[in-house]
Amino acid sequence: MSEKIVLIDGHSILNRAFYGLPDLTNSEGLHTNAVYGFLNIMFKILEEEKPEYLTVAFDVHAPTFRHEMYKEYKGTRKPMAQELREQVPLIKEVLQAMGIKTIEQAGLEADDLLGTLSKRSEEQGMDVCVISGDRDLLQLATERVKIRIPKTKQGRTEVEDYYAADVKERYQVTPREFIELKALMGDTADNIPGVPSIGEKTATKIITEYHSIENAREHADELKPPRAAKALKEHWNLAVMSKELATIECSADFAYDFSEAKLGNIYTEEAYAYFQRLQFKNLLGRFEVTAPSNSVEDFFRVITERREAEAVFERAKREKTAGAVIFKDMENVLPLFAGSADLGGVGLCFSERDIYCVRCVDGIEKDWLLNELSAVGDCVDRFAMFDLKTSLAYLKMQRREHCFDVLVAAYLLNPLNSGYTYEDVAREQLDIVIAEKEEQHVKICYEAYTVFAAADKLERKLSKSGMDRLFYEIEMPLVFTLYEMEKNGVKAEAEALKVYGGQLYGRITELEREICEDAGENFNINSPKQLGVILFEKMGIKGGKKTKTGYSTAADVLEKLAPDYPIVDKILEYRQLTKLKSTYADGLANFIGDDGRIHGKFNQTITATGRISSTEPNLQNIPIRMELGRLIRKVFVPEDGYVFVDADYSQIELRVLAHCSGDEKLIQAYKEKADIHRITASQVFHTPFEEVTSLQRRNAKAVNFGIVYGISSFGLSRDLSISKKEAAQYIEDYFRTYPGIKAFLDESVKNAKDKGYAVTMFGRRRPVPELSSSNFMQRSFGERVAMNSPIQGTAADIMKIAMIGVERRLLEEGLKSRLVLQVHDELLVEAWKPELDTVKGILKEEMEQAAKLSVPLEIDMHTGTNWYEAK
DNA sequence: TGAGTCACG
DNA sequence: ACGTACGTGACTCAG
Repeated sequence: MSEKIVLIDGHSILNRAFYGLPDLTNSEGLHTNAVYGFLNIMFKILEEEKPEYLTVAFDVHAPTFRHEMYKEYKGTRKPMAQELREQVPLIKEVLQAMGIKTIEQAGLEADDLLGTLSKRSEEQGMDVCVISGDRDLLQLATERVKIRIPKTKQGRTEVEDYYAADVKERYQVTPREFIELKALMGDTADNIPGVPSIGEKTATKIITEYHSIENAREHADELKPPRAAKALKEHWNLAVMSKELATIECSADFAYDFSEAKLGNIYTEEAYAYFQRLQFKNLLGRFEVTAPSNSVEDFFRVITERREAEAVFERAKREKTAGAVIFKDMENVLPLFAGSADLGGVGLCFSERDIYCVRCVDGIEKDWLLNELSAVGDCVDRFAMFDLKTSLAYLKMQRREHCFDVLVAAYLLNPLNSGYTYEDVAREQLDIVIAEKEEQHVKICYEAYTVFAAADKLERKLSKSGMDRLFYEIEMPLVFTLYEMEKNGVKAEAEALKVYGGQLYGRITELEREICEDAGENFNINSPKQLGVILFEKMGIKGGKKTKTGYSTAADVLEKLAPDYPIVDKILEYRQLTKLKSTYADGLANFIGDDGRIHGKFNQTITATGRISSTEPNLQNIPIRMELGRLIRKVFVPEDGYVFVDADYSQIELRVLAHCSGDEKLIQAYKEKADIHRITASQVFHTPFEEVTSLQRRNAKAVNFGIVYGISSFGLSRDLSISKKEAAQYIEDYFRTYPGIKAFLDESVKNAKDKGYAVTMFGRRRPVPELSSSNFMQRSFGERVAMNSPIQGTAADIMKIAMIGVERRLLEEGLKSRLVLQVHDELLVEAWKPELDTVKGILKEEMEQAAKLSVPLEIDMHTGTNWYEAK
């Protein structure tokens, strides 16, 4: 077997990666997507080829000879995007850290380096593999030189391989002739002009017949079409220049030592440090990680004896801080709220040298273990856990205020992260990597240590970023409130849900039959692809809007396009009904527990803005806008002896905006306690309050919404079905009426640009890396986010304060009434009938007094025997 | 697994 | 010229 060398076209692959991947940034704000994509492609190739040698070639930044030539021809190249430019030195550093040979040479393009190296390697008797995104390189292919062109298709990288024979098959010309082809047809991507009016087809025809442009010129008179002959003669100089541009130099003169390109271990410590800094989490797994420098593992202990366990807990109770982990028995899956069943044991850490995994075994009973852990929790000054809300089901602590949830802290510091694990926190805060394959007790000890040690670091970072009060006074208390809410759950009537589902089913089958009848064939209406074909091809509906995969069949599109097709109405009704059945009727039924209640999850560490999210099931998107869907709410009922009280904030986001902007007119409008959209319409359109038309009010309302979302004339025009120009006029009028709002929104964007993040009234941060993008669309998105986040986020903060207050009052006043749902600006309480008036008072006070704003916070409140009635 | 669609604030 | 309103989650299809 001969040796093999892989040669990579550095800029080309970096470029491919950059445009093929969404924008990624690390916590320093450094753009990393191109480097990430590059490495992924490189690893894939290395795994497949297993070469002995590797070299990455780059262009030198200074313009090279060929660029100069081109400049004369047609001005300068488009400048490289800033986000990509900053990644060029980065990839070089990373490659160097991995001990990978890189090469660049003034006066030579990467192509020439690759061509020359490819030839030299082949002469050395090696197999060669050239990696580039650029088809120009195909001219280098031989029987031993393989050109590999990676393509990112829907997130996956596929590679096209070309030996000489493959080039011939694909382009009908040899690799050498490929240059001739380029000389005629040109290549816009590579700035090769080619001969005008000769495209791929003509060029291929000419070259397959005459093999070179020179020969073609000699036989110019025989060329067909005659147009091509004429062009070739007239633009001969262009053809020659193009050929020169397209030709890769294979005998360039530069020093290169193969021994430097020999591949060693690329997973070096230095590279590891880079990967860590760039936050390439799933690449870190490639490194063989040994224990951290000052090995904490030396202090890991497994405890299976009762007396040892007692000693550990006694000592822990005298400590200031502790970190704990509750782990399940690996054999069993633990049901939610199943108490201590199937407990595997606990991890406990209360100093750098005291890290224990206490197993649940004979003599160390579950209940005892959890009691002891709870006691530790009550004794220490700071009790740290990861995802405390989930652990609370096992704990019986009396005190709350000293608890520290590492997950929540990590989330506050980076709310864009898509979900944290112990491993993430250990890596980010402590530079420790917990290997997947570790034995369970080692893993548990690592987790306990992580929780213990990361709490310190996170605490400092929270203070430093001004989020300590947000953390201690809002987020941590909220952990308990959300836990209570999940534990309470909400009662749902399975039988009624079944009946409702049955009714839907009848109508659905009817519609299904009619739709297929109208279409003239049976097809899957749920498949947007099949539906698109039926509507836009078979039935010939005009103006189909395209998506990536086909026609858009979204409701708003269909409504606009085909208002008078009966099949469209039926499809929309079908969609509505199947949605109601699958997601709500059937979906919710699956979540009703043995206690007749749905215990959904309320997630505190998901959203970018600080809102709560709801899953399994999502109880924050139960239908209400359409009557048929709204009926679902009748199955949500209080227990016997209870009633529902539903309280929702009245336009909390607009009130927050009024307060934060300090706009006199808007504040005044809210103080008048009248219909805000009507007031807005009256002021913006200079119409007396009583004479505001319903259209004017509707428009004003849309503008108010738009403002909160980070207004754009396009968005508003689409929402109101008016022209962009009209929408822009509305916005202008609005800002003239409320100049304070305009100033506030501008300031929000400026502030976010300066700092890199948007901030709420309570100091919550949301990073907005898009603001520094050179891409117009991304940057505009960043601007809207910068306007919206402080508003949405502050509203979320206020609601959290209210929830904590309500739950605290219910607890302190010893009431049986309980909080069951939160829907962003709405709370649902299941009130014990005798306590009804008290509960209403609590809701009103706690919600309206949650924050002191320059406008009143108002709520609407209703009671009912089900959620439908109470709303 | 991602895209499309649609439910909510 | 670019091409979108902000924030979520569940279900379905198709590769």
